[in-house]
Amino acid sequence: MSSERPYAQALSRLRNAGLRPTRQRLALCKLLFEGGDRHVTAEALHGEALAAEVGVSLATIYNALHQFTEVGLLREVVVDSSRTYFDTNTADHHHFFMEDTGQLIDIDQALVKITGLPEAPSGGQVASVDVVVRVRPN
Amino acid sequence: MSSERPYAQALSRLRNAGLRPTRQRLALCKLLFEGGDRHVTAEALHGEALAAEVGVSLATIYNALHQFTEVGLLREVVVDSSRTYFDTNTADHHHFFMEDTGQLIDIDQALVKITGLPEAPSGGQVASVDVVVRVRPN
DNA sequence: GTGTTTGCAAAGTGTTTGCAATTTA
DNA sequence: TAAATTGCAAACACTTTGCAAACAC
Repeated sequence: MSSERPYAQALSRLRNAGLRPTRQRLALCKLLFEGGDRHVTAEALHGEALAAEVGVSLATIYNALHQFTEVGLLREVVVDSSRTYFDTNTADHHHFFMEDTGQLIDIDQALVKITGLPEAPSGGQVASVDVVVRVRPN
Repeated sequence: MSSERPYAQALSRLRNAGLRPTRQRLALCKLLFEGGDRHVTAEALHGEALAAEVGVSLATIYNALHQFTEVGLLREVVVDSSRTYFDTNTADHHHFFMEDTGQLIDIDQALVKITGLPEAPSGGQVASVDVVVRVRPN
């Protein structure tokens, strides 16, 4: 089972992506991709790395998150104008956004049907259709 | 017709909202609500105000945009993690977001049908369902 | 007059960058 | 050893805040 070999898994994930498997990137890969889908901010991942006794600077976290996004290991989610979220689920899908906690929850895109969207303005093509359901406590 | 009396219109808009009609707020109201729906950033509105020879500080622009939002004259739109957009169309609707120019275009919500969304997680209620169609040039 | 609003300048937040030291291949 | 990567500290862009002066009622 893939979840039993986190190191080898992280290594090949990086190799396949064409990124050098440095100590920092390997550690971040393990944190990000062990165990199901995750939504992280740079600060949160930095905190986890420190807690896991992995020396990584915040600058490197930002570098890694962006590189991972470029090579398709992560996906950026825009839900809050003050922080950037990165999602380990790169498949097409939507989100619940908990306004009180800042937590994100995936919504399987296959469940949702959207009809009636106008065509993209001429000269442009649709890059993505993002649905964010904002939820507040009641 | 309402568009012929910008000053009186701005005045009553502020009065109805319970905001004191100061010189700055009146001027911003006129800029924002004269002529159809608009999407502005704080910086952009500041630029317009200066161009219109209206002395307004950026701090006041931010104050006003937030106050207008609180009283329901504006609506915040989250599409870009680096800037905050405010929309003069407070009705329920969606957006095209032009990734190259940062421009927003309204999509009438009545045209669009979304089905299959799961219920809000228990303990929460749906505050809004926001659809952003990201468009890039081709 | 009295409470509200403004505007400056300073502080804050999340993020990016330049560059020397370190690490990978 | 050559090229890529890291990490610090400084720089950044956008936004917020404290507080005295100006303003609305």
